[in-house]
Amino acid sequence: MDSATQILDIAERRMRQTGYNAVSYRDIAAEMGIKSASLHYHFPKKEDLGAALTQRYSDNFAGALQHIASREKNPKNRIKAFVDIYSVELKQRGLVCLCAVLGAETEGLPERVSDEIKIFFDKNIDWLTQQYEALGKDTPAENAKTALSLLSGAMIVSASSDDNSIFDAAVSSITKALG
Amino acid sequence: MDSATQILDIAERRMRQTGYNAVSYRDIAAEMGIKSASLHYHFPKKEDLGAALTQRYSDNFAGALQHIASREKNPKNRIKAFVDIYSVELKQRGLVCLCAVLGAETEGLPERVSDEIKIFFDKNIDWLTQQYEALGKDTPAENAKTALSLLSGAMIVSASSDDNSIFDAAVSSITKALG
DNA sequence: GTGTATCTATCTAGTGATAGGTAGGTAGCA
DNA sequence: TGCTACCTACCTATCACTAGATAGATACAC
Repeated sequence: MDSATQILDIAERRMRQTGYNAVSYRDIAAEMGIKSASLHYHFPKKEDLGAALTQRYSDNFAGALQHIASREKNPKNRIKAFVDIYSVELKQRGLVCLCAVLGAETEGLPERVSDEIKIFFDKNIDWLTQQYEALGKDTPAENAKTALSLLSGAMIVSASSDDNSIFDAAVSSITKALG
Repeated sequence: MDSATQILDIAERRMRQTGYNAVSYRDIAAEMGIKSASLHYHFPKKEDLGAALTQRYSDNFAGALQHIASREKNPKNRIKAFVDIYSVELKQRGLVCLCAVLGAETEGLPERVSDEIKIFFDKNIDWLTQQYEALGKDTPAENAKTALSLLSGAMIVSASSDDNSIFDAAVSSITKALG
């Protein structure tokens, strides 16, 4: 596999577990079996790595949303598919959303990274708002903001409590509200 | 003011903005106008500071919940008062819940700290469950888990997006669901 | 009261470990 | 030949943390 991709993969997994500052070039390099200096060839500064990481994450997510929209025309099912993304990440991979984790430490991050996080949240809210609008809800933007906040928070509380029933409750709440 | 208290206050504010690892003894000491070595007199290891911090936060919160319960008998108003705590913290102090922030980086924290966070979430869910039960909801525990997740997530998304309308949507959602 | 011992909270000065980051070299490949 | 992707070797800054000294307050014995 491409080294840059491998670096991003390892960094992503680690940051989603421990946050931005707890992840070091040395740790990533050790896991790859190369020297930490070599990482700087691919990502000169940690800020570059952070920005590339959040950008890739955000792009992948946007792609997934586009894919859902083209595959599924029913807004209810679209929202369910949205929720499913989060479910699979948490339950099968044990990982919290990257932007939810980094969002918690926003004020300590390089601006390029925190800017990407903002954009991620914004894109998700926009997409969800469209679905709730198509569903005929009278406050689609509020529904969208609530759903995104709920999923983000539920991942964090659920993961840190090591109790999936918390995340399940959140999913069930969103699903029920769809009618 | 007592030095230990002052240290905890500064550490709390900073950790709620940037997370555990981004806060250093040097930063705290500099803000106090003393040397970082002096902090170790009060909290020998950073882990001790983290544990004392989360414990104090959790105790204060438990006290506030007890106060609400003794002052207000209506479960609907109790839940509203619960939500108000979070509102005031975010809107007037610009701060996210300490345990929500630290919960995001749980796997990178000393065990004593992550254990305290678990307990915090657990206590809050218990308290909320009692209120939803008194309200006659048929899934009080799920309601409680959802409300806590939603508030935690909304604080993070709202703060990192610098957009209070996200938190407002969450509050409105909880309030509406009370009937 | 005075002298003495103890306690508190800080200091200076330093430790070893680790952080991100750099310079310059090199093996292999197009 | 030049580019890619790594290396060795190093730098400086910062990290948490420690040892030992000290000034000032407090408590107690005489």
